[in-house]
Amino acid sequence: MNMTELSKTYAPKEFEDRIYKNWCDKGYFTPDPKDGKPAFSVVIPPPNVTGQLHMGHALDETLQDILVRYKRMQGFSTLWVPGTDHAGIATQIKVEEQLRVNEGLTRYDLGREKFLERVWSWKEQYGGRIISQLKKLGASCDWTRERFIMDEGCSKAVREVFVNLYDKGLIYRGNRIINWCPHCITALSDAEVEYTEQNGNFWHIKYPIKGEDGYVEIATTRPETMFGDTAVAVNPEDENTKHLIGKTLILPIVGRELPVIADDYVEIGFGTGCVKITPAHDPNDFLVGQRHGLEQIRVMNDDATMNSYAGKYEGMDRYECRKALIADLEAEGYLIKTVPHAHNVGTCYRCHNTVEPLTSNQWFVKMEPLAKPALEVVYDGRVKFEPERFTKTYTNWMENVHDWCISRQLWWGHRIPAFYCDACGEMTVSKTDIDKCPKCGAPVRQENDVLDTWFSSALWPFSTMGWPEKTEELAKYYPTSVLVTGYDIIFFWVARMVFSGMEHMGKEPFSTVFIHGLVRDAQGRKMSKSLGNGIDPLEIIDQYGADALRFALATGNSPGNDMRFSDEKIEAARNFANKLWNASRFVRMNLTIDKITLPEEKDLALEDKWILKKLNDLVTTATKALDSYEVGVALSAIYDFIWDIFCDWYIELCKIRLSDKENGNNLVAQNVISYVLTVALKLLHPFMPFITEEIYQSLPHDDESIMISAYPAYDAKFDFAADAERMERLIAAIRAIRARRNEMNIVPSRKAKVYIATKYSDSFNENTAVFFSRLASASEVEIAEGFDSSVISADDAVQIVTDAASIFLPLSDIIDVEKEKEKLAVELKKTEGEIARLEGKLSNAGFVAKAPAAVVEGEKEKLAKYKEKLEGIKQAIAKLQ
RNA sequence: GGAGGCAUAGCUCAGUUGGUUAGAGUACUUGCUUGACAUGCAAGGGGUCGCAGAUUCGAGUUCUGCUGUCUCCACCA
Repeated sequence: MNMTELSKTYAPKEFEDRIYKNWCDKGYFTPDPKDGKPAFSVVIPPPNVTGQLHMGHALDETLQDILVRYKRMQGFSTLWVPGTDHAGIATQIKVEEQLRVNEGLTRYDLGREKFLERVWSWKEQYGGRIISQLKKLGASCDWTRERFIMDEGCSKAVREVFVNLYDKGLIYRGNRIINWCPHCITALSDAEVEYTEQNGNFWHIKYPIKGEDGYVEIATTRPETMFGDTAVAVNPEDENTKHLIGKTLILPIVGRELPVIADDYVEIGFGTGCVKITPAHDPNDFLVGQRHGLEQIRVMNDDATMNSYAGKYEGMDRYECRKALIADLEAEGYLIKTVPHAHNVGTCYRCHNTVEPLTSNQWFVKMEPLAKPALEVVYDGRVKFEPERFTKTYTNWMENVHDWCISRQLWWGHRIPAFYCDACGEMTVSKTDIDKCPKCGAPVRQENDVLDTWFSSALWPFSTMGWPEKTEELAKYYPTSVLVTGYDIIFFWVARMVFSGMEHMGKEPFSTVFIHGLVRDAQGRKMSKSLGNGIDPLEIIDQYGADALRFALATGNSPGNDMRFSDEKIEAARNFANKLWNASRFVRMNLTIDKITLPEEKDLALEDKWILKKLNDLVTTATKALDSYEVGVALSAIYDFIWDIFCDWYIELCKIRLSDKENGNNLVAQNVISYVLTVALKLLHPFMPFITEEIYQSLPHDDESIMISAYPAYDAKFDFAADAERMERLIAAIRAIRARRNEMNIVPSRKAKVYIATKYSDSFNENTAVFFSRLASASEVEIAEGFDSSVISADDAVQIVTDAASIFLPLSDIIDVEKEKEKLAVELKKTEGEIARLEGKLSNAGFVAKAPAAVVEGEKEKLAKYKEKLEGIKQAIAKLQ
């Protein structure tokens, strides 16, 4: 294998695109369903085809790519299906907006067909944008299987599902109360309505009683709906209003007669006890109306202007009408009072205009039979949520789900495959287009409405794999392994995929739902267009590189929780990449080998065994964390290893052998350091694919690419526990010396002689003196057997006592004996404190009896160490007398 | 009204089944142009783990209550 050079500075722009292109060219992202390997599959939550990559996508794709790359390296047949969604309302609005701005036209000016042509050409022009942005991130999607939700295959699946559900009686058409967005001019599902608190009023209005002088007081927040009142209801148990039942009221202004009906929907004691019933404009009133056979009078047009039922207010906007009506009611003495009242108002999740509940002829999916298996599959754990708490979010919703309004009065989307015959009135639902009525042969016209965008998204896990055809993709990769998405679309999408998968495939669409939170700005605010606080991931990539972005998103991100994105975070990520780059460059420039062969155990130095043990532990930690979706935990363990263990210690320890090519151990060091670096790179690869590949290519390597190399596995032969422990002691001693020197402001250039008394003198091999001279600025090192300071002859020395060694630095010219005494006295006190604490613990009968033996043993060892240290300190103090 | 999250160093956050002297990044202080890296190295200060109880030999971690904060669902006109 060729070993490339590494450029002097870390410049991700120079290699990220090149590497990505190479991966694509080599076909690494495309699995073979016939490869005989176990499957791991993921479908991307399809971004809006006309959208732009934002931080939410970046997080979602990063997490998926981490899992996908990890599993691929572990030898799974790994498929990540990419694609885009048509996003009905959002896209249509965008194109309409463009049409309005550029040509001053509405979609009606163009007509359905011409308008759809425009949307398609917009899709052709901008649809690739989001895809190329995903590629910038490094997403290892199988682009040969890229899908668009309105392509032929997905559309076929949509029709198949629609007809199947219709034939089973699970899709029906009916005049029901739905949520209507007067701005988007379409029906919405319950899930598409967002409630926001708004300041409004309760208007108390007199409804005169027919044939009597009195009146009934009615309070309403939406007076303009009174034109649609068809009754007033009271609770039959309410003593205060019982007498009204059966009487007739006169609707103010309009003069129409309203019966007073009894219905226990009215809550006793709330408000006036009398409720106006407007079946065509309120979901509860709709139900009351059904129970009592009341007429539905719809008083608004599709754009929320008043219709002829509003009499002289006809043509006014709903709010204009409200204002005028209140003024008139007041003028005519019907208005009793106006009470300010904050209440929740439904708004459209796309345009945020107030939604109007009204009756309309729409298509619905009957949910109860579908919800049942979708609940069971979660109850019994076939579908698991990660983190677990989102299970409840899901089941609560599914247990209380209402029928799903799936028709939208839009043009952009999957047109409902229902055909009406005006001649005989027959309606035909068909998988293929028909032009003649199967009953009478007359021409038919297709339903104008299209399907809710989530209707087709719900089929994504199998429609993208070719269903309803029996494809080898479906056989191999369905159900998918994990779905990665934000908690904000559990209802919209996750829930609907589950019942769709159960209904049409007979199997859950995925076994795990891995939920992440939102990416917020540095102040913790939601990123939004209106606030203008969005951070563009592409700018971040441009400035810092995709790896840094991925690192910043993956680190410190715990499942299901929101996270903040800040300059600090991305800089820290870039610094880490830079650190790794430079460390690798150091390794690279010290290499003369062109193949890595791990030396035999007998040839390994103490520090080699130490790092191999640490690396082995890291493999275990990272694997365990990734298997339980603890992406952030895995990454921080890798980060700590690379920066603190590998760079700060191992590289420093290796410099001795590496800098001296004549040293017999030079090759051992070369092999171990490049081996350790390679394994670390592999562990890091799922998180930072580009930099790890670039470095991998510069080192001796067996695989063509790091991304198809095998993920490291725990190996018992690297459990050099005893040696690692000894090395740990050595490091502790060096650290202690550095700390003392630092404290005394002794610059590194001022070398000092080091005497060490230790009972672990066997830990100090031939390299030890060099370690100390390099890392502890020692001029000369003398090691004595034992922990007894009396074996050291040095006077006027700084004395450092660790739990493994007594160390002396003779620096007679700068030593202040009194200060040294104080210093030792503090140490003495601290150590005595620890001993007291441990002795207390160990003399506690309960602890000794009930704690696990290993814990008790550990505490005993600790106590012994502290006691030894205490002796050392006492001797040191004595020496200063 | 119902459900859930969060509360740990100045700031942003980790802390996996209860078990060393509670960690990281960043900020701060001090010293270092040590031949990979100043996007760096070394050292230091800084925490009664929101409050009150309970369980336990042992609680940041489990349970109960409370406070603050955020979110979701439902919605009474």
